[in-house]
Formats: sequence, structure tokens, C-alpha cells
Amino acid sequence: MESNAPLVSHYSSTLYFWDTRNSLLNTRYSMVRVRFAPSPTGFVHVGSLRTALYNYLFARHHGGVNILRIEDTDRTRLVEGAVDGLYRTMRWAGVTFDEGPIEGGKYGPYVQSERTDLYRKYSDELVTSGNAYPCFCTSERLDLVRKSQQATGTPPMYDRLCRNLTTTEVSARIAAGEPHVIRLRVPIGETVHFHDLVRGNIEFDSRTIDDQVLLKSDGFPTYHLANIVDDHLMEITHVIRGEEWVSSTPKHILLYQAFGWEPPKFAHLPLLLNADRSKLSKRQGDVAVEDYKDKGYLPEALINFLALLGWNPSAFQEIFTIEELIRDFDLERVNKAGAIFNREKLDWVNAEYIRKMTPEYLALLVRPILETRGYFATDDYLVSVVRLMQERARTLPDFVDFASYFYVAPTEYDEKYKAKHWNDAAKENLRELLPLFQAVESWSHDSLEGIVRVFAESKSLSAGKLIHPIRLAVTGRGMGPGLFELLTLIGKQESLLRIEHCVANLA
RNA sequence: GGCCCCUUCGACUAAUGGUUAGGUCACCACCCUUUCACGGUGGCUGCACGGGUUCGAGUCCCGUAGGGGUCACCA
Repeated sequence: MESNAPLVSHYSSTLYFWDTRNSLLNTRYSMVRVRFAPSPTGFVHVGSLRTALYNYLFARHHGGVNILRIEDTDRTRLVEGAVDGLYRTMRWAGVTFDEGPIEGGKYGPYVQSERTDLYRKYSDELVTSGNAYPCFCTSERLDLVRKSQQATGTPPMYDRLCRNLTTTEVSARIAAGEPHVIRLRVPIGETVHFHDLVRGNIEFDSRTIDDQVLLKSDGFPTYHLANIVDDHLMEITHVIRGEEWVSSTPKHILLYQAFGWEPPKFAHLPLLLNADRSKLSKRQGDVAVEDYKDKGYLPEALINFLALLGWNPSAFQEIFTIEELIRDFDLERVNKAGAIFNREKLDWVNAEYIRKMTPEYLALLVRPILETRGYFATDDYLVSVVRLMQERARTLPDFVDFASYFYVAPTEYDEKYKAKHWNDAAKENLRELLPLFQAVESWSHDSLEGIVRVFAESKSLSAGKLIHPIRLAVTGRGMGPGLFELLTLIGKQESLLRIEHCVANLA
């Protein structure tokens, strides 16, 4: 019949062992060790970044160790260069690791495909102890079983055909070279429970837990096996991961019990959501960290924004330095409900950061974009443009795309603005103003403003009647920095050229 | 469908049995102003619903509804 005895006896016999070790080596085990364990399937999802960030903040807050582990046990989904990309993204975001494939560490290797012998060994151990069993079912049979279960409305689970094969039959079939997997022997009639640091106690009836595949027929482990073997061997103290893992956690608990290992503490993070409250997905917008980098968001801003999606220390502060995030971070203040990724708020946070940075630093970040657009500017000039645009820009490309007239004369003129401010009277005014501009000796903010205001007064006009047409002629736009700042930067010759051109040609 | 989780303004959230339910983004109005932006002032909307417990419930309990996650030899 069913043999679930090994689980129970294993667990209780090793509990004593762990309790003793825990008290004897208390200092060692009080050291926080967390891991970020992505599978290298290409880009880094912003949700993954947030998970990585929370692990990082938790580790730093507690003076613990942050570990990167690559979970590449699915050979069919390997993506060339994904690990490099992952590191590039993490470095950009400022999330650092103390142990990992590049950092090294005494718990390595940190790439699961280099640890397959280990998983095999532990899988064998589970089979020997009766907590796992070989299964020879083909995927075709499994599909059929699943289909009939769906048809009858029963929960789709493995029907446990191979669970009670005799040892002689098992040996024979293995000797015959029959492909097989190793499955977890889930005990019957138990309640599996665990305490989640975010959600509290969570319980599962073991009859709802599938006899999960632990070792695939290609000899590679599944996530479930590799994950707990590594978490144990790497002495992970806290597993901080996305909510989508809650329903597989009981399988992990069962594995810890089967091995007689003390499970780590779990904290399941709320999901990042689309506007319709479904799991944040590619179909409804940008999900790759790279997308946000490319669109001109600053890493500090993205991190700040992401940190506050699902966690909040007080709600009386919106902008946090990374040091403040580390100081304040606390798993107990992580929310339970999913959070919608709100792009407008990100824009605002980004704008806040742009206003805080030095123009020199921003200019460095803007230059590549400038060159992509085919514009030219000296370093000094670019810094000046940044200074004028700084409180108007929300993202990095704004310094180029909303300010193109600083680099090249306008070829298009804003229709609405033109309709409002460009007419024969305006042109006549500019025609008369032009010689005064030409005659000016110091092309400076104050002298230009003085000329315009005196001229306007002499003609009994409001200064706006001159300012708006000049802005249109010089920039083509109805928005931007103060006119006299802008004229000063663009320079006398170029400014006059543009005004003359429009007076002569713009209808 | 089974199992698990969740539910405060449109969005992110604060509140740890006693508040006119607070802040931020977005939105609207006004002020500042040469435009846009910044800044300032004000406004708009919220405790999913129904029962309990309690002198008192957004906060505790039960139920309902709604939403989400998960049910692979993927992680």
C-alpha cells in the first residue's frame, strides 16, 4: 500500500540534529543569506528586477549576503548570452551580489547546469528512502490522462500509475534502458503548512499536491529539486520570491521534510500588474528593464519606483536614495495585494531624479541619444541645453526631442501656436525689431529683454506680442525655456538668421 | 473547474479598535508667468458587500461577491 512513513520518520529524526546545530552555531545561522535565482531566458522582466531588489535590500539591511544563482536546468529554453545580459542589467540598476557565477564564493558553482551530479545524488537518496520513485510514463500517456481528467472535470494530476511498481519491475525496466523520470512521493492525508513572512500561515491538503517530477528523463532536475537542494547547500535563510510560487511551496516543504532539512523562511512578494490587474505581461506594454533603460529612464528612478510598488515605509516620502531604501526596508511592511505598474508615476519619479542630477552628468547620458539623432553639440553647449531643459524633461530623450531647435534650425512650426501668434502685425513688428537686435553689442539675456520691453512699450504693445512670434521663428514650438535664455544660448547670428528667414518666408 | 492568495480615492499607498479616513501620482481650478514646465493654493473622488463581536470596526470573526495566481519532464 501507500508508504509515506519515510517522510515522517526522516523528519523527526533529523529535527533533533538541526536544533542542536542551530543552538551550537547560533552566530553562523543568524547571518542572513538570500538569493536571486533567475533562469537565463533572455531579457530581465521589471518584476524580476523588483524581486532582485528586495533580496538586495533585505541582505544589505541585515548585513547579510546576496547571492546570484542561475537556474538553467531547462535546456530547451537556453538563450545565448542571457547571463551577460543579466549582469549588464543588474549592474545598470545597481543591484550587486556577493556570491555568484562571476563573484565566486565557497558555495559554488552558482550555475545549476554545473551541479547536475549533486541533484542526481540527492534524487537517488530520495528514491532509496522511499520519498521518491521512478516513473516510466510517456508524455503521450500523460497527455491522455490529463485530457480525460479535464473531460470529467477532475483536477489534472498524475494518476500515480508508477507509484507502486515493485522493485524488481523497476530494476528490470531501468536495466532495459527505458526512459524515466523521478517523482516525489507525496504523502497521503497530510496537511502541509508554512509561515509566510508576508502572508502569514498558509495550509495545503496533501491530496491536492501532485507527485511532482524531480528529475527529468534527460537527467536534469526540475526547478523544485534543484531549488531546494541549492537553497539548502548554499545555506539560504530567506527565500524572497514572487507570489506565483506560493502554490508550489508545499512541494518544497515536503522535499525539505523528506531530506530532513530545516526549510528557510519564505516571503512571497505581490505581483506586478497590468492596468487590467492581470500579471504584468509583454502584450500590454514594456516589461523588460532594457526597454526602460532605452526609453531614457534613470536606474535610480526605476529602482525608487519599483521599491515602492508593494512596499512602503511610511507613505510620507516618495523619493528615496538607495541608502534610505536599505535603511528602511522591512519584509513585514510588504503588501499582500498586487500592484499596478503605473507609468505616469514612473515618469514623475524620473523627472524628480532628472531635476536632482547635475547638468554635467545628465549631458553625459544625453550625448549618445543626441548622436543617434544625428545632431551635434559641444560638451559646454550640451550642458547649457540640459540646464535650460532640466525642469521640463521627464526622460532623457526629452533633452533632444523637445529641444531639437538648440541643435538645428526648425523646419516645422507648431500650427496652433502659429495660428495664435503669427500674423502680418507680428511680422511687421519683428521687421522693425530686427535692426535693434542686429545693433546690440552684448547678446545677453538682460540686454535682449531690455530691447524687447522698451520696443513693446514704444509701440504700446504687450511684450508677449513680440515674445511669442520670436519664439515661433526661432524654435518652431510653443513651449520651452524662457525666450531670452534660449536666444542667448543659440547665439546672435543663428537667432537673427531664423527670425529673418521667417519674416521673409513664413506665411 | 480544484487549490491558494488578495480587496482603502482612477493608480501607488498610510492607518496597527476611537482620525472630518492622511500622503503621493494623475486629473480639474486658481495663483505665479513671455510659452511650456517648476513652484504655491484649493478641489475631485475611496474603506467591495452582508452579517456578527464591541460602548465604539477600514482595522477582529464568519459568509458572499469580485479579482489574481497556480495546476508541465518551464522556471
